[in-house]
Amino acid sequence: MGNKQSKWETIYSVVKQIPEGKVATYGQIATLAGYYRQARQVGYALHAVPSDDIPWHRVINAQGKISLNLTLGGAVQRKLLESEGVVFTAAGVIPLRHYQWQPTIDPLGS
DNA sequence: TCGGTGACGCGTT
DNA sequence: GAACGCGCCACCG
Repeated sequence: MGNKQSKWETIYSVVKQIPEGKVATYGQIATLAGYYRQARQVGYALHAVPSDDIPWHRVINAQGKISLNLTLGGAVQRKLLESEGVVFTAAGVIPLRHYQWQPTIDPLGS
């Protein structure tokens, strides 16, 4: 065993931790998984998601937009997010200020 | 074995 | 605030 997929499993593990109604960026996942500056691999890993247990739709780019083309599955991703309570702006952008997942602990504990 | 491509991000201009 | 270029690594032909 010890195949290269172990690397992707780490990425999947982080994605699974994204709570419902929240989103995370590719770079954020890469950093949390210990692969800073490897956001591309995160995208590629999600492209080959082997299980439905992985909330791949909660991962978007740093611009707060869906990277996938609407003809590929971006429409599906958007629908999944909307069903979780995520609201898109008129420009089709998700306000990360409000919906980005913050694994770090609240400094104010509010 | 080598080169090009890709669900991206960040710094600089 | 937007656009351009470079970096980083795995997969395909």
